[in-house]
Amino acid sequence: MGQKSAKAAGVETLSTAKESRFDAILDSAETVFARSGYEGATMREIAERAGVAQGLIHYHFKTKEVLFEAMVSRRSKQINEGRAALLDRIMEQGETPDLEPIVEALFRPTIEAGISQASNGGAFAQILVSTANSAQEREQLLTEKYYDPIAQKFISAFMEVQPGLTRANAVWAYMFAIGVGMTMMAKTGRPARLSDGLCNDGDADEMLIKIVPFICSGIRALS
Amino acid sequence: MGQKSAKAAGVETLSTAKESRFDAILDSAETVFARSGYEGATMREIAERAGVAQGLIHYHFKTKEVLFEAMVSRRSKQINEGRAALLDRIMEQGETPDLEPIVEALFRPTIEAGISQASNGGAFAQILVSTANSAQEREQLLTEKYYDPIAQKFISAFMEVQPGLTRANAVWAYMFAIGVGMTMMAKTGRPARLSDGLCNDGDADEMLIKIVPFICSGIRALS
DNA sequence: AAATACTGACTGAGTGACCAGTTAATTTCT
DNA sequence: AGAAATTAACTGGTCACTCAGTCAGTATTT
Repeated sequence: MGQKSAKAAGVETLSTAKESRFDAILDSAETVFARSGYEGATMREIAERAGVAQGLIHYHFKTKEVLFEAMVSRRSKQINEGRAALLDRIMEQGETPDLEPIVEALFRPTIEAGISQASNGGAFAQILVSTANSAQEREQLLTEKYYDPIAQKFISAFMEVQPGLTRANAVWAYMFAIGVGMTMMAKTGRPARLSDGLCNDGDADEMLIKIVPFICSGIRALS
Repeated sequence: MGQKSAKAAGVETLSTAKESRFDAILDSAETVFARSGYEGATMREIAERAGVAQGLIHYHFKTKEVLFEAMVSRRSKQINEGRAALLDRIMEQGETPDLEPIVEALFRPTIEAGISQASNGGAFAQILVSTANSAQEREQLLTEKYYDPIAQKFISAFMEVQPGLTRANAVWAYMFAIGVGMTMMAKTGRPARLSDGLCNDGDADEMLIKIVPFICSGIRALS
């Protein structure tokens, strides 16, 4: 999988660099899958939004399912490299690290992957949420393939800094942490509705300030 | 909305009572929507599983969207009546109640609505999860209509038993609690995978023992 | 010229919705 | 009470439309 030439070794690496149609399709897919879900999204709409003929998508990705996985693969690799880098830097210091920065390392790269692609309003985060919560096989296989390995790293980190935590409880802790994080990524607008505008799930930094202590305290309760 | 005759005042109120086709359609819809999502589900499959002609669904519910809402409405009313009853009983006692039973009241009726309908394996819980996390308008309107009112009750209860909790933090606490609960309802099988079978998200009681202390500790951290 | 990138018209398999007509239940009239 | 009229429940077939995927052919690059 992957593009054949990718404007090989081109001089243009600026943010203004005209991206390849290959990447334009993936960007468009991200937006459309996020808004409409896997079944609801249509190849036609993805093509239109990317400004290419529908046939080109099939030329590059063969099927809708392959396109979906390629889109997940691209962004999740970027995110999980960031998460692994942050976690490694935290864990390789001399003394036992705090829990807080570990939990923050869990979420920050996902948030930043969303806002750098400013236009699409955290589209991938929404795909992540529905993928992670799905009981369907396609989504579970993607979670297993792209997210279980990094999950194991965080679970081990939890156990390392919280010696009282059994492996089972560390796994529960990880799952609960992800569950809390979902409320930040889903962007449902519900917090604002329930609080008459006091809370805003659009501001990730505001949420992290609440989420990190909540989760860390929860994890310590399981230790 | 609602069935017209419903075997009026029939003698049979047993669990073996042959249900109406109207309810059979709603049951089938629950299963199919849970497995395939809104777009992925087809009226034909819902009809087949219910053992009725496809036209009958349109006769009773007019459109797919109306059917979906009717299905959500039926089950969510049942669940939220249970939640309100439990919460009221906790709050009307003399002294300040503990946080723990309140959090448990948040989840138990949902769990029990799932297992009583033994056959469908918590189908509605999965619909709940995807509805609550959706950024799509249809799902958000349903959440607002059927779940925001009871949410406000629990938010008030949080503030009542945790005097240090501001309204904003109580809303966050509610959102995070729901987020954690999702990991129990989604039935992804991921906990088992991540723990080599140590953890099992099929057993709701096992999960509640972990979830309740996690959430309560988290809420106290925001107080 | 050879390979790669790309187009746009096309296909067959569904899709939700619709409807004319049939059967079952309930109400009204005698 | 029993026939007639009315309404509700239900069926099977069909409609217009949309879907993912295909393909012959054209442009672009190497």
